[in-house]
Amino acid sequence: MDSCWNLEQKTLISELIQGMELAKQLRAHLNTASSVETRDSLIQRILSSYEKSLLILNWSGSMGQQQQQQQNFGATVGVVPESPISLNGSPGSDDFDGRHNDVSKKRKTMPRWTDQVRVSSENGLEGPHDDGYSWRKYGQKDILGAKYPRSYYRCTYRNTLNCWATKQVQRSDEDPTIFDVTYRGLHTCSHGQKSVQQPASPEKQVHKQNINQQLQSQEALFNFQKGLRVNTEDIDNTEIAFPFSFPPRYGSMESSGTYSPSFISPTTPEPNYYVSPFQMNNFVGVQNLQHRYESDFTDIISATTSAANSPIVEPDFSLQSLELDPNFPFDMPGFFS
DNA sequence: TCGATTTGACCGAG
DNA sequence: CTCGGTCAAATCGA
Repeated sequence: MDSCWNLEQKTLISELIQGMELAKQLRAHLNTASSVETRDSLIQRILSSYEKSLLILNWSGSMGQQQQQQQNFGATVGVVPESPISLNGSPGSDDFDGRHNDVSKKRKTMPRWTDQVRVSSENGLEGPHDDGYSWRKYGQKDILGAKYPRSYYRCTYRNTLNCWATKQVQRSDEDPTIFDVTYRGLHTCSHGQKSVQQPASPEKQVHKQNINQQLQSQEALFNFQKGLRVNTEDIDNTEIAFPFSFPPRYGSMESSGTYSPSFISPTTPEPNYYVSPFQMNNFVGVQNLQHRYESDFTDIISATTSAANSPIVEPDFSLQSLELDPNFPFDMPGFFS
């Protein structure tokens, strides 16, 4: 568990550091004649960094507090105080019979956020990009009052790796080129995502998409412009008590193969292009219009934190360069304990 | 043949 | 009861 927590911690720290670096860049830009868009882009990236950090914290907090058994384990695993999370997990080990009750509970505590993605043919959508994860469609529903049906996807590795991430895709009524993608849960599978701090298991994970993502990341940064807006709203409940951690990676990607550019199809209008908040470093060529986290940030924020506890935070880290959310208190007790 | 999608049935929450 | 979300058998397709 330690290792897991450390990984999570690293991710967290990595995000925070990145935010700091971006803030520095922004500061530098303020002294030059850089374009507004450049600055805006920096701001957005800074925000996303912190959003990610908060989401990670929030989620792990909620896990540790109430439903720790679910995450990583799929289900009915007793509440072991600091149960080690078999990250890569011995698939098959924790079995789940509790799919009735646990699932719904689990869902409630899962972090949830929404992206709005616009798809346009010019957007360089040659192929079916995806958000880096491998999804499997498991349902489609007509939603009351909505013109288009909503599609439901779950991680392909739900069964094998106990990854409970899901997402819903719904085409916007007003603008059919926009898709709302709601993610639920973080990926605990180790597929596909190349992670900065993770040694990356040599298995079957890095696929073409990863490569594509990498290639596109820089370019995508340019695309990642004004379209993206981050705003946080409600989040689930939670106190900060996360003695616990979820597996280090929020996913990875692997070709799901089956996704085809058939988003033109009336029945399966969803494109496969989204930007997961946890992959914002690896943008794909899609306009991400909006991020909406829904997980209890309020509680997180009401807690106190002390980022200064982080051994890794550079000494010259200064909040003043951020002015992003003056209301955010960095003083959660036991933040990194 | 096997994995993904489709789609109606089923279930729980409100 | 209604509705959103999920299951799972049938179907598709590589």
